[in-house]
Amino acid sequence: MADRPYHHGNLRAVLLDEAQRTLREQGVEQLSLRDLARQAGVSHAAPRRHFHDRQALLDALADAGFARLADELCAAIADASEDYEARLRAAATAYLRFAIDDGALLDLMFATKNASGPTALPASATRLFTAIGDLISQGQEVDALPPGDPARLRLLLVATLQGIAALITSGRADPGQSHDLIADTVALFTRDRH
Amino acid sequence: MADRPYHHGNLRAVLLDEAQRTLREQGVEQLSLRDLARQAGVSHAAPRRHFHDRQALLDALADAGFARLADELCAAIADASEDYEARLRAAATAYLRFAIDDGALLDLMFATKNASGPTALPASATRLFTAIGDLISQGQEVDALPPGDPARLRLLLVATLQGIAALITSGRADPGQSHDLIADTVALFTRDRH
DNA sequence: ACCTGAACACCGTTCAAGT
DNA sequence: ACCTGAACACCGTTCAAGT
Repeated sequence: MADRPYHHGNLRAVLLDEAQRTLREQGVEQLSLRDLARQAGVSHAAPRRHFHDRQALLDALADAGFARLADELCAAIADASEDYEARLRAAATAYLRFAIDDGALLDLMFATKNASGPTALPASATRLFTAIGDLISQGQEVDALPPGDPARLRLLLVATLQGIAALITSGRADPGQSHDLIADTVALFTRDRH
Repeated sequence: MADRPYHHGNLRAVLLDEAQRTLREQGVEQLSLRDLARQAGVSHAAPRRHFHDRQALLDALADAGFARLADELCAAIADASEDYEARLRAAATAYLRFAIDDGALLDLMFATKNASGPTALPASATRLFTAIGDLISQGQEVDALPPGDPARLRLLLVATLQGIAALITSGRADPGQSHDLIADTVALFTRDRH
């Protein structure tokens, strides 16, 4: 209800929202701080208070992306039946839906890190990895997955999901193939078990 | 031996070479047509004869990348022993070495396609996919891989390799873990066989 | 056929100054 | 604490003109 004559009061959130929309509709290349400022009706230097530079904006987008993906994955698993294969399939489906809907964002989340030292992963990325790790451990407990170091199996599952996503977002595979790819992935990880 | 006073004669190749080096050492963001022209000692508008725009340069880089990756993969497979698991391991190792050495290039090769219509894949990408498809078919013939549509299994293997590569280039996994990841991948695809 | 030079519109980034 | 306005150095892209 503010007229925001000078202080916007909400600028950071507005910029992030606009950025997510532009990212989805136009891709990373088209994402410009000046353009975002323009859309928010604010001077071109204003965003600097909230994002030190363009990379900081991209980092914030990636962070929010990890948080949302973790949420959607957990929700999908929670909604699935007790059957382990169904839970695994639900998780994979949620991951790939995210990839199809927000491919540019997912690319950003797994983009080459700038060589600015051994920066720790964002907490939201850890949440995603933890959720998938829990799913792996659960599968091993019910003997639906092969035994062995759960961290290694988790990494392999994340890699497989991310790889399928990369094939789809890059146009090397059609979104229509994702159903088959999910089925094959579940079969590969749970083969000869139950 | 030319003094190249006006016509460079070799500009396209020089630009591509410089671009590959910059890509490896500085990343895509730092890749600029003007800078490349400067390094080649040529006017900033000269590259336009050879690359219509920046995207055309990136496409050419990706194309050359696919060709080189296909070569390295074929060479690694040819050098491996007759044992099928060894061949699969050799292929995966070559793929991940490429990812570790030229992560930015691999990112480029699997970057989101610009929405400029249903462009056909470059022939070099097809060569890579064909090489991996042959490896899959061979594995099914000797019963080292599960039966089923070889195209689907091929897509899944490419996805797994590309996913591991993405985890490594993004810093989500350490290059030191690639050996374990390769072993786990081979075990997953060949489990309970021979 | 290939390259130059000037020009245009757009960036990211910085910094004094305003409220 | 947050935002403005001018300034700087850099892009990609275009196009007439040169060789």
